[in-house]
Amino acid sequence: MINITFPDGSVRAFEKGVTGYEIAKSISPRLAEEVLAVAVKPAGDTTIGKGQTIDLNRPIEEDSTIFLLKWEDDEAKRVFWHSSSHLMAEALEDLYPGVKFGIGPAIENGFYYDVDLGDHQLTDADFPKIEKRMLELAREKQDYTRISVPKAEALKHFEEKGDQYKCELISELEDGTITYYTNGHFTDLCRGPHLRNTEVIKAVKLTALAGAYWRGDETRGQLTRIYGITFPKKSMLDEYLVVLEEAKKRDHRKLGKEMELFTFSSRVGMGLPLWLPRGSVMRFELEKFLRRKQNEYGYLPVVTPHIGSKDLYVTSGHYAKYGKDSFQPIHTPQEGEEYMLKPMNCPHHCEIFRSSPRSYRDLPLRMAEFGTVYRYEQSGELHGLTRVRSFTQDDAHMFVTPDQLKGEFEKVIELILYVFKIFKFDKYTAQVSLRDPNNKAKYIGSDENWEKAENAIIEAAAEMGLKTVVEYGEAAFYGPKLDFMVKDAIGRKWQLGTIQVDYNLPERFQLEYTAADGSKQRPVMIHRAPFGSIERFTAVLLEHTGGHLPLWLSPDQVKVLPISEKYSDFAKKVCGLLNNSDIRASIDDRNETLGKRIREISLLRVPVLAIVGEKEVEQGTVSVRKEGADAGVMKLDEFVAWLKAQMASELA
RNA sequence: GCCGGUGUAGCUCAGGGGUAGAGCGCAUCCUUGGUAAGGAUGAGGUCAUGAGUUCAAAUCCCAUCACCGGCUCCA
Repeated sequence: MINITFPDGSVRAFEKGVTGYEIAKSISPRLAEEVLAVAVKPAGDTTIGKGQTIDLNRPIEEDSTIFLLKWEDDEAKRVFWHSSSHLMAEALEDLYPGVKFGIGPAIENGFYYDVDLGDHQLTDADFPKIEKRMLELAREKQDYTRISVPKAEALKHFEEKGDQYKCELISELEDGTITYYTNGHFTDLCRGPHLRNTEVIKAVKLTALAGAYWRGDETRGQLTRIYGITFPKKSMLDEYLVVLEEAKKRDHRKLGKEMELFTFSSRVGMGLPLWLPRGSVMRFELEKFLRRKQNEYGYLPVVTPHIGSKDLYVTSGHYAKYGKDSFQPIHTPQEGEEYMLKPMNCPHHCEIFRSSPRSYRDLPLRMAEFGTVYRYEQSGELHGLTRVRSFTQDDAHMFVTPDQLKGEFEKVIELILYVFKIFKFDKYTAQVSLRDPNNKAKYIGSDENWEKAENAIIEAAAEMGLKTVVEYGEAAFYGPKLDFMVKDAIGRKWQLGTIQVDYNLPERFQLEYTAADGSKQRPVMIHRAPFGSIERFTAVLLEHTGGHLPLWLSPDQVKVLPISEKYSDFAKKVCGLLNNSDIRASIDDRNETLGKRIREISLLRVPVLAIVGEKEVEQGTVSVRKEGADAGVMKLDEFVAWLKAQMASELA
């Protein structure tokens, strides 16, 4: 007998070799139906997390803590989708005999399989056929069965099948670790885990088709990647499709056009956004918001040019790293003179630091600049405002003594969390990005400094009570980072703010300050950008809010609507009063019905409408509508006070 | 940068080897309105660009450019 501990701490004895499915069944048949996989942790293992996810019908041989995983658990979804990719593979093998398979993992929303269909050109017109076959196979209730195979046998099997991709994968595996999973007539090299059988897959949707390099290597051949998603209930698929539709409606490129915020022109150049008047108003408000907060935190404003001498970037090390892939140097009439569009602001700020002798009393020295930078992103990478070639960082650099590093870092975390709170990004995670310990040559700077920087980040994040995940190999080439990811209103993840510790630039620029004992010391630098960039933040904010920006940020805050032109004069008076109170208001007295004007203005996402007609003129009031809902009738001064109060509460 | 797709009016899109289409928007007029589309009339297009096939190309072929979906990349 073995002891099985449940998440609630209760312990029950089972036969050695019991399976997760049998345990679930012993609790309730209903649970056995719903459970998709089981996570197992050996007794006494006190690490965080649920342990290893395994098949429901794998025997459990020792005392363990187990978690029965249902659809609601991410681990279970992964198993579900991974099994679905095998199901799709089986359907593909039926429909396209001779198809060869690359890899077919679960992803965040669904799964894909990379396949080589030989000469056959797949289009999305083929999807219904494949979906139908998948559902047919699923209904056959095929078991997913697992067996171990010796390496030689596995190689032989896939060689005979002519599947060179699988052979390549197998050749890199160690003998004794190779397992097959079989569902129906389809057998795949796979580590698992998988569902018990295909029956639970009730709804199937293939979502996209794309080319993908074999193993992500562009020198290798390209496979066809088929994306799909499956659900245990038909209704869940329908809900998912609704979310997809919603995401399309929220696409910031579409909203940017509808709300007249920004545009692009191929004549100006790809990836170079043009901010329209309304977008610019919004952008200036964003900057004002952050400037005000940064003043509180003791930041000092600086302004630096959009270009810098090539030597500046040779000194910083960026030229060696990115020179080839940047906008190329600008030549001047002067022979040999070269300038570059600035791809980042830090080198300029380092030179500001050097502009006068610094004392430890000057530190921390915090320089802030909304600095526009230019990066030659690969053409295929450009996407709306989220990836552009000219963008403005809400940049700042702190020059601190080693002792101040952690405290200053914590203050930056505090500022970033404040920003998230104001914009209602309530769900966020922080990622600590460290060096790839196996490839230190990719990075510049001494081991000692890297370790100091990495520890400072980890400690500061811990002291601020941040929930973090650690990623190795994700650091910038000059230092480790703390990146913030937010989840938007419909559950998509975006990377926003970033904080980076840098021991490298101060060294390259020979920055120093005079310490209390009169010695010369090297400051440490912190790079940080709560928005990341104004462009990217705007994009994420639009998608998060669906374009319904907070009142303080809306380009047009109030639209005054006279019911007929008889009341235009009064409307002008209202509008003037609002403008005098620093409220962005304008009149819409076009020759259209009230209903039509309300509709159009609402589509432009103007948050507040003030309607004036005969009653309002007589009583000196406005009839207020906010975000589609009646907000009552107000005296003019009440209205102004009400608007101010709304904004104050948004910014509190 | 790579693979695939798309490119028709300001916007969203239909069409398609032989007078260029719709809805919305825009202009003018009628209408003067009470909380998400009042009516009429009209203007607006080198069908992305360039070369080719053809009696004839917006339509077919090729190239280029831009955009879209992925991949790779992201200081």
